[in-house]
Amino acid sequence: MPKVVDRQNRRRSVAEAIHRIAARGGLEEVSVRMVATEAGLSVGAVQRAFPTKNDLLRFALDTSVDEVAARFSRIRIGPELLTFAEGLRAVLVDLLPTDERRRAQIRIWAAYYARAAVDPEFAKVLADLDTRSRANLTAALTYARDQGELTSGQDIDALVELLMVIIDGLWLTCARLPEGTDLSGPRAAIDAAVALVSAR
Amino acid sequence: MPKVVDRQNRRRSVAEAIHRIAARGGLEEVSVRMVATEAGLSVGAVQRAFPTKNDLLRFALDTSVDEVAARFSRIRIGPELLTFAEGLRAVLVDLLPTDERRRAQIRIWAAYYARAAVDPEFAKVLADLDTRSRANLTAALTYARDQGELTSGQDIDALVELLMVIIDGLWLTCARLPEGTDLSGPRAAIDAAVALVSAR
DNA sequence: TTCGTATCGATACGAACGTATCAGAATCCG
DNA sequence: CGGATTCTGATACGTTCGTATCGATACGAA
Repeated sequence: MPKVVDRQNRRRSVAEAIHRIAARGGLEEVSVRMVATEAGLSVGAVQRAFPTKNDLLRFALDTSVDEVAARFSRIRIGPELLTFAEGLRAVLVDLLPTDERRRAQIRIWAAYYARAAVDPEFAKVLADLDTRSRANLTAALTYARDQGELTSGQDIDALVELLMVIIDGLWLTCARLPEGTDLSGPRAAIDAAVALVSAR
Repeated sequence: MPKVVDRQNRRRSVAEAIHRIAARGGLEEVSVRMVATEAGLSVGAVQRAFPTKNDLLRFALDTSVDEVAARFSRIRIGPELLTFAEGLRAVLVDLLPTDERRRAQIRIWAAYYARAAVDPEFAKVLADLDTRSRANLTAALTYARDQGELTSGQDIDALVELLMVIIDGLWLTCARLPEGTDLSGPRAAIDAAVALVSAR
């Protein structure tokens, strides 16, 4: 009977507006009014899509997590696919702010992590992503060990933890690089990490 | 002639108040009023110590950077001191949130990094710290190589970059651990990092 | 077409923010 | 001890925030 809007699309476009704002000035600059303007909507329209601001941020976080998870899962190692070393390098290189979208995402993630440090609800979302990442890394490392691609004498679980640390550290290190800085530093770190973990 | 207060002490105690607040609820919860209440001062007193809020946050950041730099510089490797492996482990273990002060500091740093991602002024402070850290790590790694303590065939500059990444990654990984989580994961990561970098 | 209802945009509201102001209290020097 | 001056704390101001409200609008079913 009544007018009906595509709620899902509405929410998606609002989430993108949030990310554009957050990429410019951090999560602190994200206000309902700003989001509405950025998305070309009225405040009321945004309010109907997301009753509270917390819903707004939660959805934006979920969206971002999904995007990163999807990017990761596209990189597959295995027979006739990538070797472990190639896959690890691909995952790490994919984190680098090589384009504007990635640069924006890194800024946003820095904000999310800061919030997760004091907001259990946000922490839980990231913890879930961690669980998935850990599982993926464990599988990859097990495969690598079976293929003899791994530096011997290392505990796989410990290596997984180290790789988690390196992944987080890599994008965080990039987060505070001034725009336009060349990425040779982070690239060297990736080289060193791959070299140390892979069999010589 | 006039009344005089110990400005330096005043500023220091205000900075500590900021850190207590930020440790609880992030940098977003730091307002001039809150800081005044937390420090047991009036708004006016805080305003005299720090004309604007930006001055407030800048000072708190500088204070925190100094504290971390001081902690680092207390760990010294060399003859009759620590071996490289011991020193590296000590530096990394020192980052873990093993007490309330460190836990608070990690939360605050997450907030600072998020801000640095969108605020060049903050980014510069952290970049300066990076420069110092890189120099220290380069010296340590050079010493380690000369002592034969280093995994051979690795470029020192690349290893420095990797260690920078690991350092950032380590505390960031800890930042989103729920309070009370045991630190066996991060500790395993430290073990793996030390084992991989040090000579076998 | 028309009626019911979901959507809309504008506006209102109270709270909190950073900052400015200013009369009085507190302090040190001559 | 008195007066010059800095410090103090309360209060005010103008914004901006998240959220609530509400008539107008637009659309699908009858």
